Amino acid sequence: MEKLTLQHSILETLPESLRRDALNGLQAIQFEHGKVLFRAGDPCQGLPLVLHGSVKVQMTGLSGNSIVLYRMGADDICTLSIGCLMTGDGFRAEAVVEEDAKVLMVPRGLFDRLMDQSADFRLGIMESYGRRLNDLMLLVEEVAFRRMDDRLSQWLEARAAEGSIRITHQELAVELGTAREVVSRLLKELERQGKLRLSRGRISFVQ
Amino acid sequence: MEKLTLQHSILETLPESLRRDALNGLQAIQFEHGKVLFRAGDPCQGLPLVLHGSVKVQMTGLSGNSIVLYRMGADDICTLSIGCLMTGDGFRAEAVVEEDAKVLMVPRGLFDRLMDQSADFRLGIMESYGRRLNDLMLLVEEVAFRRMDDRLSQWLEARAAEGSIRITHQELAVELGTAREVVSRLLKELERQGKLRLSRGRISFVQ
DNA sequence: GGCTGTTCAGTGATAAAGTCACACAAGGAA
DNA sequence: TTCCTTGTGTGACTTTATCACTGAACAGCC
Repeated sequence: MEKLTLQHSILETLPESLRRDALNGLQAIQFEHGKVLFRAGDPCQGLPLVLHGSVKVQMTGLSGNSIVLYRMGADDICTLSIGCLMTGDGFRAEAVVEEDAKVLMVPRGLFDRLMDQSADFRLGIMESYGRRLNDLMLLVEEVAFRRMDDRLSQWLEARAAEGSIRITHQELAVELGTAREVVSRLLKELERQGKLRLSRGRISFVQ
Repeated sequence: MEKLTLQHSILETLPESLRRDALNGLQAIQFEHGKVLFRAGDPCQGLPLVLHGSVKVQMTGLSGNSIVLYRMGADDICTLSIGCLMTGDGFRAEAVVEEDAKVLMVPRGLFDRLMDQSADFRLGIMESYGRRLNDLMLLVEEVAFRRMDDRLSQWLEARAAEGSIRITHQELAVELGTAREVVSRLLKELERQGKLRLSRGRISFVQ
């Protein structure tokens, strides 16, 4: 709990009365790296608005394998929570903080009031939902049809600017929704091609 | 265009004034089997509410392979359209009518008015979104981790009560997001085990 | 009936990816 | 040091995907 300034774009355009409601009804919560926002099965406490940091949402299959579904960053909305909030069902996925994050929790009552009284808020929610749906459709396509070596290379290239990254093969396997051994072999092959240098818990990009 | 009775649960609880708006602003459109509601890239004309029939939504990857993302049936809402309606982006997927369908098209203006003035309508939209998101998450998990023979068997078992179904191996491959040859081989194996009888364009369940 | 073109299905060969089992290496703690 | 945990490498094998064909089933025609 701290001084509040409603630093989330979806709250910026609220009329004065709702703004006051929001200031009263909202609490900013700080989460550190590794903290779990929610797990599969948890009931939904409210709609999280991410102010900054990074949170990954992943799901674990019956087989025990996991896959990262999407990430939330600054100014993002945890769309997944809305459905759970509405139906009262538990979460199907879990959310883990990657970079220390600050989150505003919008409780059910306030959410309903905002939806009722602010067209901009509604628009923001709908847009967020639409984007999430599109992302997931693309992910289905990617998982179903794209080759693992392509997907791995693409994932790495997106981070190559950093020179080197700290990640285990197991974590990378969860990113891509595959098995650790597959990642190990593909990485080894890239190292043989001279594109990477591998060490325990770290991948370094050559050049 | 025909006599309208607003036969969709999301429209049932509208207050009288909105009800009149809906009766004026809506047109019921009949689509026959095989008709394409929208294709990838098409702009969104409005929110389709499915009154009856069945529509499948599928997407085609860069590789040219396709996969069925979900189906819409009686009393369903084409959630995917909302995002496109909001952002003005084109569709990423395509919708094909499987069983002759009747659809109400809600234009943008009326949609906004309904969202603004009916809490029940909002609730219906949010629930639909939530369900779709959950379905897609499950599909990601299924495609990423479940074995193809399991998924095929499950798909078939869900339809075994009908005795036999008309479908080509190619169509079944699109249902599961795999290649035709894979389906052919797995089906042949099931036939060898005496669980099926195969003929051109038809699968018959034994017993 | 017999031709002809099209769609559908079957299959071998090969490559990619997933699974299982295990060896070993790196690093931290006692 | 030794022990323990976590992370990585790899062989053997299965499942799935891809490529390249073959031939069967059906429809429309003469």
